[in-house]
Amino acid sequence: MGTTKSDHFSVKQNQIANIAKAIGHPARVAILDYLTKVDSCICSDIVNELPLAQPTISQHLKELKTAGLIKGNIEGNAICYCIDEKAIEKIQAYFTKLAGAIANPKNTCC
Amino acid sequence: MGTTKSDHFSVKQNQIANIAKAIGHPARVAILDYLTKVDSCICSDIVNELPLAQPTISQHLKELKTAGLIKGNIEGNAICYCIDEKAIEKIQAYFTKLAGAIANPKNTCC
DNA sequence: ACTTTATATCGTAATATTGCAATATTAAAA
DNA sequence: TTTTAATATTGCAATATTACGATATAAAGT
Repeated sequence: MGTTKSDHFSVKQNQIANIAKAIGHPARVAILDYLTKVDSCICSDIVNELPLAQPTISQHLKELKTAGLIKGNIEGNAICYCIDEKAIEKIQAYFTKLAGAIANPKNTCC
Repeated sequence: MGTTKSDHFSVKQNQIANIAKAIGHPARVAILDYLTKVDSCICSDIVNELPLAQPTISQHLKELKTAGLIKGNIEGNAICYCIDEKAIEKIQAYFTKLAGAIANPKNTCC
């Protein structure tokens, strides 16, 4: 028990869940917000920007990267992180589908 | 430690994170998928549809409801669950914003 | 070579999540 | 009113997540 039964669900469902899970923490939302706001992605200015210790930020960045939401480029001894379009597009398409289903509701009970 | 420092982030960031977190499990994605697919929301047919025990489904439904992603209507001794537009719209708007930031990238490093 | 700067990894404590059996609740049906 | 059907709650074991200090790594500056 305690383990998510991911093998009982479709690949698509697991993909969406993984992306959503990565976004499912305020610190990671804050990182995404910061990356869209800032002109050059001055890497870990993020550490100075957020009220979390450097190892914690590093961990969150790793999770965002694993989920495909951001990508990093090595620049000298620093790393430049940017938002990656792939995962964003995938989950955006999912919500468009959901929103479409709401626009033409088949359910009449609620 | 181990507690999410939600008080260090904005209300908006916490809202987005909470919605995303609710979607961040394949069983809950499967429930949302099922609710958009089915004509009438025959409530917990979900229990028959998914490979999880009834208390587990009930728990997942509660989380989706708390996040505002679904709403339930009592119909006799059954409950009719449907997707709720509010949270979907909120998170969809968030992804549109992110996608827009990608379309006009300010970052040149990645 | 030594120091600084930027980032990652390890280890670990605190807490949260997942899943289910057992049990409770509530309303229809017999 | 007893039974059945649909759902919720409780309690608990297994596992996952969050956060951070300490430490490692790696490139740049001195």
